[in-house]
Amino acid sequence: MQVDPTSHVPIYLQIVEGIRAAIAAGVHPPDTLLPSLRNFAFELKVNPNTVQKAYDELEREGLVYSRRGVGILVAQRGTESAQTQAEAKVRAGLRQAIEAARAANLSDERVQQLFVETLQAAGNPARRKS
Amino acid sequence: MQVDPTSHVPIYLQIVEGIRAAIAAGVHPPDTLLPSLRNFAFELKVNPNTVQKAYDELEREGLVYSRRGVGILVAQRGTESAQTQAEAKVRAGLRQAIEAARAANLSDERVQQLFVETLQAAGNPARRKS
Amino acid sequence: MQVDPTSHVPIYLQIVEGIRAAIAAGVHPPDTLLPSLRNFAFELKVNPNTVQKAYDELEREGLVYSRRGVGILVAQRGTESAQTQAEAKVRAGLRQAIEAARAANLSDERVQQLFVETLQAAGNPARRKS
Amino acid sequence: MQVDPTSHVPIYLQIVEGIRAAIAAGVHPPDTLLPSLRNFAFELKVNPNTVQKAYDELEREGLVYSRRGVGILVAQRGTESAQTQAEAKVRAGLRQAIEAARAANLSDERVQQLFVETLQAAGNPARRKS
DNA sequence: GTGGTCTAGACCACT
DNA sequence: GTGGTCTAGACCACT
Repeated sequence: MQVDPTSHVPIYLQIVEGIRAAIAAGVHPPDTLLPSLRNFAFELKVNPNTVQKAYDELEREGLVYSRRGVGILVAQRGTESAQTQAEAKVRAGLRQAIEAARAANLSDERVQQLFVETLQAAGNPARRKS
Repeated sequence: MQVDPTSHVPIYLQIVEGIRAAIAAGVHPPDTLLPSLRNFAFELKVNPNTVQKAYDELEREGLVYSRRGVGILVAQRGTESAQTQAEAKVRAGLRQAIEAARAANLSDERVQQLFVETLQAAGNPARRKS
Repeated sequence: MQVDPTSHVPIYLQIVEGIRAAIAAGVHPPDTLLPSLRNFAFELKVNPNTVQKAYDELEREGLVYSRRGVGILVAQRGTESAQTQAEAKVRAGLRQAIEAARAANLSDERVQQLFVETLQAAGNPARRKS
Repeated sequence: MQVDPTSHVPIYLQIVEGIRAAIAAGVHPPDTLLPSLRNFAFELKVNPNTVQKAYDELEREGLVYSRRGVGILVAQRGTESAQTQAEAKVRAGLRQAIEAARAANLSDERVQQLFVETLQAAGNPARRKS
């Protein structure tokens, strides 16, 4: 996982989304430890406070819980929650793109065409390595 | 056109996108005056400086040009530029949504399903009044 | 002669410079009439007030004088004045470019090279039609 | 670095050019922090918004990138970009001066003479202290 | 502490 | 009337 310091998306949000996707994808099963604050901050070359803020956000959303002296762990229903949230996020993104298209008077056929092209351009996921 | 002051998207960017879409849709043909800074600001109930910032951005993108003492006009190739940009923006939005989906390990079939649902939920444009 | 409505250089200044160069080049000899306000404004597709402002500026500089009921005429020493002014303007432009180069730590040799290249790229004046 | 509030060149552009030259000259290496908005504004005795506008422009040009909570940093390829841009700017200035000269019918020999004179009048950079 | 947005309002140049 | 710049100052998000 990486972080883009050039992006205008806040770093802590980039981390939140990265972890959310990882949990949804099953990389971190329930009751499993996430990387420690310090290690993760070191890896990502960011301030530990920033990782802390990301973990706080994930805890607020119920995806993870913290145990003092132990660390941050994925919640029991963390995987499915993350999947639901990820899907909602995808939906929202699609809706926004569709609305932008309509505001500019693009036909639905055109939007559909763009969708198919983009899906293919993004590569066959079966063969992709993320 | 309206602006949502509670949105996390900066007001000036909301204005940029609104005008870009309007130009793409042919509402403002080339060499046509856009609303004056002061009038538009009054209509939208925002500060003229905010509208100015939006117009600056549009000028930088080549959609409009300004003439002191006259106003802001749509560029010769403004309509087609706006259409191109709007389409590129839709593409980018779709790509981003698709990437988010894949990061969360959603299947392409699922994404496609979400797309169709969202397109329909957004209403049939033929019957919409914008 | 033409005017670029897209440029951020004020239109009246574009006109001033255009006429100054024409006078310097001998296109309008002393005691010769310049185009009338209305005609010139019509030709350039600008507001007569704008041409007026340009003529005012040229009169202030002593290049032209106006005679009521007659028009605007080139001053006795208008040609040489215009030449002197044009040369001063060229000098100022060169000095500014040289200073910018030095601020960016370009060597004088490099600037000299750029000058020669630019002079040639601008074409052989003997064969140019302006 | 200084700013001339009486100049007809907007203050924010003076700042842009000053920083561009400084980056090109290597004063601010890549991934180095520029002065903070507030500090720089205090030093230059201008409003922070004015410095902000200058930094925005530099970011748009790809010379710097901003990180909230951190500051404004020189981009990876900022130095070379600034050098390229500075040279292009010098070229444009020279071309403009040459064109003005030709419009006024000055001979190329004369322009060349003016160039040499100006270069010398501007002082020998080897002995100059900036 | 850092940058980013926004308001209120002044003043100027241009057409 | 029009756009463009600038100040003063508030408030927010981020690290």
